[in-house]
This record gives sequence, C-alpha cells and structure tokens, in this order.
Amino acid sequence: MNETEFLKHYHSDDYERPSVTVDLVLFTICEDALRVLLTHRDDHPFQGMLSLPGVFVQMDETLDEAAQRALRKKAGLDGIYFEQLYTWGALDRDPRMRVISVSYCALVPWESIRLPTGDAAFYPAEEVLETQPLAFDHAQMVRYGLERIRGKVNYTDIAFSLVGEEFTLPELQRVYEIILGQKLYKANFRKKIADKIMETDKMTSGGKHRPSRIYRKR
Amino acid sequence: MNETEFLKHYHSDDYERPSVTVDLVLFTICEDALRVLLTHRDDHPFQGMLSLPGVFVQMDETLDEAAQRALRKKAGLDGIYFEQLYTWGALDRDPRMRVISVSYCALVPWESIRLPTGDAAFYPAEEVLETQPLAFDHAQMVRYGLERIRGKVNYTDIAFSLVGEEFTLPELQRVYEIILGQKLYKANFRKKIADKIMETDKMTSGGKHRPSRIYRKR
DNA sequence: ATAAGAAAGTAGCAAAGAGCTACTAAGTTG
DNA sequence: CAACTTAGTAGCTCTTTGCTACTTTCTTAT
Repeated sequence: MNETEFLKHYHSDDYERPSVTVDLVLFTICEDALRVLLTHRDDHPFQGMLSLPGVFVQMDETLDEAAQRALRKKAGLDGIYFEQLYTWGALDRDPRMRVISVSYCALVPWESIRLPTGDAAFYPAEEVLETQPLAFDHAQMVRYGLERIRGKVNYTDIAFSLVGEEFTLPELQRVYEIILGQKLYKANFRKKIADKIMETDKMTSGGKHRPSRIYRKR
Repeated sequence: MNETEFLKHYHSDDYERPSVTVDLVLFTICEDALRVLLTHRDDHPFQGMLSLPGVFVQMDETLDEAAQRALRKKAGLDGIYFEQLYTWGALDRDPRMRVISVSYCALVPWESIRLPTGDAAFYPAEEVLETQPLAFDHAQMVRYGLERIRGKVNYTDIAFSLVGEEFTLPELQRVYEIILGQKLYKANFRKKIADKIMETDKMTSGGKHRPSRIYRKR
C-alpha cells in the first residue's frame, strides 16, 4: 500500500475529540499598573463573571492565526506582539464539554488602544486577581501570563512592546518597574538597556520640569 | 434560564473539531550526550522515519495525564520529571487530518531506563537533528525541548532530574556541561550549586583515581 | 530677575559575582 | 615510591550590579 492508497483508506472519525480554543491574555500598561483585557460573560456558565476573550480554533487556521483573529475581533488590534503561553486541559475547566484551551499572551502600548464596541475593558491585573474570581481557569492564565513577562523582561525586549515607537527613558524604566514590581536605579537601568536603544534629536516638551530625551528601539 | 436549564439545552456538536495528541520529548544523558527517545514509524505518513512517541488525548484524561500515559506506555517510566513545552497547530503537520499536538519534555537519569519492547531507542539529539529529518514537526519539538532545558538549567534544578538520587559533583558538572555545550570551571560550578546539594559520608570506590564524594539533592 | 522645586541625566565608589589559574589531596599503576 | 590522573580548594582578577551623590535644565513662586 503506497501513501496515496493509505490516505484514501484512512478514517479519521473513530474517536471523540475535544474542542480547542485560544484564550487571550492581553496586557497593557495604564495608570502605573499592568492591565488585562476582560469581558463580562452574558451567558452560562460563569454568567456575570469576568473572562478572557477567546475563540474556537477553526479547522482552517493555525493556533497563531486563531490568536490573531481573537486580537482583531475582540480588541481591534493587529500586528502587535504575542506569544503562546500554555495549554490548559483540565477535564472540568468548562462544564459544558471538554475544551482544551491554548492561552496566548499579547502586549500592546496603551496609546495604541482603541477599544471597539462591547464591554471589554482593561482591568488592573493584580487587583482583579485578588478581589474576584474569574470565569473558567482564566485566573490561572492571567497569573501565568504575569509570570511569563516578569521572567522574560530582563533577558528579552518584550518591555518595548508596551511603549510606543518613541519613548523616554524614565517612561521605559517605569514599564520595567511595573512589570517587576520594584523600583530600579536610574543609573543601572540606563547601563543595562544602553545597547538596545537609539537616541533621537527630539526632546519632550510641555512638561513641568526638565525635558527628557526621546529614544527609539535599536 | 438558570444554569441547569442552560446546560441541558447546550449543543456541543455544532463544529468540527481537531484531534489532539501529546508528543513526548524524553531526554536522558548517556555517553556524554543528550539523547532523545525515538521510534521508527511503521506506517504512513512518514513511513520508516524516526518520530517522537505520542498518544491521542482521551476525553477522560487531562493533558498531563496523557503525557504520563505516554511515558508509561512508550518508555515504561513513571514518576519522572516532565513539563509541558509548546502546542503545535500547523494545518498540515499531519497530512491525514487536523491534529494539534501538545509537546511535553521529560527528563530521566540513564540508570533508571529499562526500555520496554518495541524499537524505541535513545538517539543523540544534536546528531540526529543534523543527519536526518524526523517525522511530522518532531524535529522542531526536539529543538524546542533542547532550548527549554538549556534555558532553564541555570536557574532551576532540572539538571538533577538527569542524575540518580546519589551523585558525585564531577558527574553533575558533566550534566551541566553537556546541556550547555561548554566546559565549566570546577571551582565556579561548585560555588554555584553549593546550596542545592547535601554531602553524604559516602565516597565512590573502585575507580582508577582519587575517590569522589557522593552527594544528594538538598 | 532670581531663588526654590522637581525631574532628567551623569560620575564614581562599593559589594558581589563570574572567570580563571594554580595549587593541594588521594587514589591507582608501573 | 615515583608518576599519573582525577578530586577538591585557595585566591586573584575582572566584570557586573547596587547604591549614593552630584550636576543639569526646566517650571513656578516671589
């Protein structure tokens, strides 16, 4: 039996299959806090609770494509940084049926956000985790996302995904501080990121104190 | 409509669903190299090529449970270290049908291995990746697994999962060197892991030179 | 005008960690 | 008992990080 023959006779309907979804942990920084996009659930299960935006994975799209579709559909965003986080497969994570969910983390500068229709809004991540339960296992996903960016901020460039194309160093430092949850020393910070940035000839203006130089990512 | 009512009326058969598998990247260290468990494929597709052991995820098991089942069934192993790696969802990764695969990485000391029946064997990971293609996207999975343990070896305890309960420091150092692909300085290495180990009162014997002290993980 | 206040940006020391070399210790083999 | 080999330690140097103190440049109040 050659390969063509084999494929012809192959039956793929022998087993029951789980549904697969992609859930999105979309972070931004606003008002000195990491915020995560959440929506109120209208329907059972977990009616009235907050949950992450998600989509079912279609048969003709990859996981990354499903994540991009979710970003576009639920947050009106395109072309921003995202990465796969973890895949969740507890039996009862959705009481309706077996659903396996691939979580994705995405980062966007606050200034790029134009929230579309619907009640989706950005909630302070730490605070919302402490004060209320989220639908499904979404609290675990948010925690996992926070861990991931905390773990990666020091040895990757992900922090730049949370500021615009042009930024000042105090602004960028604030991003690091919010992610890490601690104050950093100005001088050390600048030494560390010196090779990742390019200075422009522009300065901020209109502020109340000394203007700050504007930089771009190298 | 209350929640019970809702669940009763919920239809979960409206969408076509992908199959979900778990593929296992099982590493051990033998003959001064990281080796990965592979089997020869008997059937199409990729007949005759090497592939990772894998199982379909059943409706009554979690992803971790599926990974444990694969470990038990394909390698006769139980209770060893494993962690989820990444989930692969390319449309054509399996030509028969849409299959999404959750890859897991597992580590086992060479001395714990009793390979069961079948042709499964441990191949030097780097070498096999360079010399022949693997079935499906399994080469990517192996590469991802290698990256993961290289990335984690310096800030976690995963290296201990590749030695037995009792080990000497030259032996443990060799594990680090093989994972990182470079020689390490004895003195530095010992400083770095000093707080992770406990010395026993035992020494190696029967060797050709000075005996080495035997340690355990703290 | 000029001083005070506040944030931006820099200089430089101290402490800690990593890189490296050279030594001593304890076994086996000829 | 000398030579060899591997185990284990001491200690220097160099780089990085932690931290403090300073200078610079703007706004605001007097």
